[in-house]
Amino acid sequence: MALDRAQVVDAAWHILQTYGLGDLSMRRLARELGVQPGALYWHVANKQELLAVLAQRMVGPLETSSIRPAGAAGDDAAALLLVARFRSLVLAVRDGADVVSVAHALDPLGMQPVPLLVTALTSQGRSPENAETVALTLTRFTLGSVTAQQTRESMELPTATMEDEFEAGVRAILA
Amino acid sequence: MALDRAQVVDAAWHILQTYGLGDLSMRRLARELGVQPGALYWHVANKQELLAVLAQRMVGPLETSSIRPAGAAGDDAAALLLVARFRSLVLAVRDGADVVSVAHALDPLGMQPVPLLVTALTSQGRSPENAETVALTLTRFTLGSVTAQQTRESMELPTATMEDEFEAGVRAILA
DNA sequence: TTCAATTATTGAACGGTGTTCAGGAAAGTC
DNA sequence: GACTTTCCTGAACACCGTTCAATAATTGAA
Repeated sequence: MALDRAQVVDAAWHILQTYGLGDLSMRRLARELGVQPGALYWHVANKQELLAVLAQRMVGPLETSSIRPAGAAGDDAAALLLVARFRSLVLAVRDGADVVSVAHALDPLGMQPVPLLVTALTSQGRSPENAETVALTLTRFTLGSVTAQQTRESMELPTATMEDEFEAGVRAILA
Repeated sequence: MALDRAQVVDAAWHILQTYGLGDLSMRRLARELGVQPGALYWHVANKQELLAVLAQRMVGPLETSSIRPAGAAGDDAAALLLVARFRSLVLAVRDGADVVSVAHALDPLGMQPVPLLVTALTSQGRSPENAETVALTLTRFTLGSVTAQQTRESMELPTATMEDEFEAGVRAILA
């Protein structure tokens, strides 16, 4: 039964989730799949492409979000919720921020959560330009913040206060 | 003439600055110094320590900054200036954001520009807690933003609009 | 059912990586 | 001159991403 691109991605996902980016090597991945390393390159162009796919999988659940239709103009509840969910998705995967950062840099306006944020913010009365700026600011702040937290986690340092710092930061940006 | 810790750091700095983090390997560094790789470990515990030292060198110039004493309370000119200088220092070194992020995660409140920002913000009438929050938010946003830009640069993608996006983000956070 | 074409994998190699460590120089001290 | 501390070599260990000829497995057509 031939190997499959989906299986490769699934196995990579599992390693990333369980052991982190440092353990996600093409060789380790091949071993996990009972195959020689070279075989992976039939299904995937290179490691970077693989990471991009993983990033998309991480933030994918955002799109099936039940975006509560409205609220008063100027009410940023939808944006707050989106950012919070984005953060928790990225935070839930080891080294998630490192992986997503690459994908975000590759396509800043196309990669989630940016388009969803732009929609939410414009529908609250912001201009398209302002919505875009704020969406990018929120996304990059979140990635910077999660990077800091996950780096600390990987060093087994405490991360207790970071949740509050994060929320305060988001509110400051939206204000 | 025996090798010296300072020489090791200087050579590492030069490689980082000129060729980027990807080219900064212990072996390459040793070659540059005309020495065997193992010799480096007499002067430096490991690569991570070396990177932390480089991060400090990157943001060091901030401290010798002429911090303009005041301005009206609520005038964030000093903070704006600090963040802009921080960004440009990090941006000026290849993969600077990657390097500084590690150091920031290790010691968020101790690493520049955070302490300087806190000083600037409290002296403008903000509470210590608010100053700390805003300082961390600004720093992490900046690192996230520079990471995105430098990742794009390393892929030879355009980064034209990022400067404006950055300034708008900073103003939003300070508002 | 056989044969050709396509798809998928192996095995081996290329040129790297961080780090450790026994042993041997060199330099400094008494 | 002997002894100690400082510094470095040489070699090894266990990995890494990627390429590519050769080969195996599978599929579709005759």
